[in-house]
Amino acid sequence: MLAVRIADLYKHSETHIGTTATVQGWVRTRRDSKAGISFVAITDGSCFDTIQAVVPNTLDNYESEVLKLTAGCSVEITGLVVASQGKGQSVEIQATALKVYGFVDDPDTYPISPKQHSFEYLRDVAHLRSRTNTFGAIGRVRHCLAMAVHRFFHEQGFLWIHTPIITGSDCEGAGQMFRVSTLDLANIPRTPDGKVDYTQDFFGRETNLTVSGQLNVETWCMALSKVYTFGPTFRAENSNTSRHLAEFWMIEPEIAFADLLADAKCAEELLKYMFRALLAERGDDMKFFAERIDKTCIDRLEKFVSADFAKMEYGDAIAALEDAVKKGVKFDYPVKWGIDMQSEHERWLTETYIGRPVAVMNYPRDIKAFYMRQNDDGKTVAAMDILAPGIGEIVGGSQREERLERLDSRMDEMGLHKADYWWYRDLRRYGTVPHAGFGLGFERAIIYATGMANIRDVIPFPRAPKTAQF
RNA sequence: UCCCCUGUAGCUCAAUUGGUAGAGCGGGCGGCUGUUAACCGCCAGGUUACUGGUUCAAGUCCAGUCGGGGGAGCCA
Repeated sequence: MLAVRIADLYKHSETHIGTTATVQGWVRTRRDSKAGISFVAITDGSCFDTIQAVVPNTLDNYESEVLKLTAGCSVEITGLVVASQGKGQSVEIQATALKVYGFVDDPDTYPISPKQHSFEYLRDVAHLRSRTNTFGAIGRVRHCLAMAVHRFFHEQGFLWIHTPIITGSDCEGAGQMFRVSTLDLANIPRTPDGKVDYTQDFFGRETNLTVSGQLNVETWCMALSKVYTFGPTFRAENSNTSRHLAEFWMIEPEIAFADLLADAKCAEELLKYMFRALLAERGDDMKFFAERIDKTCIDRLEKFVSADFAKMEYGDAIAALEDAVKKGVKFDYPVKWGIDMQSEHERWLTETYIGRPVAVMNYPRDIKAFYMRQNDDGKTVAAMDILAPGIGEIVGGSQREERLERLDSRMDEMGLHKADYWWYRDLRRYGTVPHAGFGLGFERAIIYATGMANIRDVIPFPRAPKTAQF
């Protein structure tokens, strides 16, 4: 008999009640009743809830196997689906057969007990933490949000471009990169002047893991108009915080013929689309997050999807901060036009001053990347950051500099070698158009949506400094 | 990388001014029960991260090492 997913059993319970069904999964709890039955709750990950099987002691393997079930055992249960006689669940299965696929070796030391574990501890047993309520929910939420991202862009006419993970350009400039090499570390080939001879390396040149798909995806934007990347991204920064990973997933749309406002609008619509999908499709998991992780998370998302985005000019943001200082708010770092805002400033803006996510636009050119479009005021570039309470920067984007002379002059000012960017510059030589894009950190969106405190707990296997087990 | 905090049973945590290690959960056995964070009784389980020091005495104080967490920087 084909097994039914527990989610389907609950979703279509009225059609299943009165029929015989088979479910397959892992035991969460077993409770015995001397009325001659045991209650076995099992989960298959298809939804938050477990299904309760009522197992009678008349089964052949009741003494030999059922009474030995502990958390984590894998089973297949067949029986009649009925409306539950007890409280706590709508339907249950009156088991007529229970097959054990695998017992838990030494239940005393099985790392996942039904009680509460700390997230720090669960990171040490990451191969098993997927069996907990929280990480099961995280897995379903990740999937829901990822599918929503693709649906949103597809419906808007964007094409998903698979930009490379290994990059040969040493000019991405968004942070420290991981080197990709097959050279023998114990015997590195050298050039006559003592440098590493990368011509002998696998690619015949120095290569790294990508820190952003942006430069590559811009080339496809200049042909397919509306494109995006969604894939893993790598930063070799020695960042040890609850908001940084060495390997994370990033969503980077690039829109031809778009300006900064259209860019911000796209980011707003994307985030709203994602969170609407989450509220609609994962009510069970969000209810759990609201009960156990962050009471305000559902309320926060509902407000987010129904309210217009707050927007403010960088200059106005600085003015608001300066005004706050005059009124007695204390910051560790001074505020004045031209600074790259510190975390404390961003947090105050989004958490205290605005009280929800805010898009800050048109930053001073001197603190932003070379490819951002220079504004007419000669002081700012068309950059925008979206700041969210509890996270800080969740989106960073800009309108790109499409004028070759302006791009070149900026690169000269910043001491960049134009030859290294030859193909990027070619885009400005051959049919250039205004365009804009942004980067959305997938895990940061999940943190915001669920209220989870640490980014290492919203990705299956976190990669961070000194952390690459599993 | 810097600053602060922290490391005790399989897990979550106690242990007063330094006085010789305890509870809940989980596990085993038994009792009770259409149970559901079940409940009740009994049992097992510890080189208090590691190394050294101070002291009559160290889980507790000091130094170092390693691990973890929070904050900062970098950013998504």
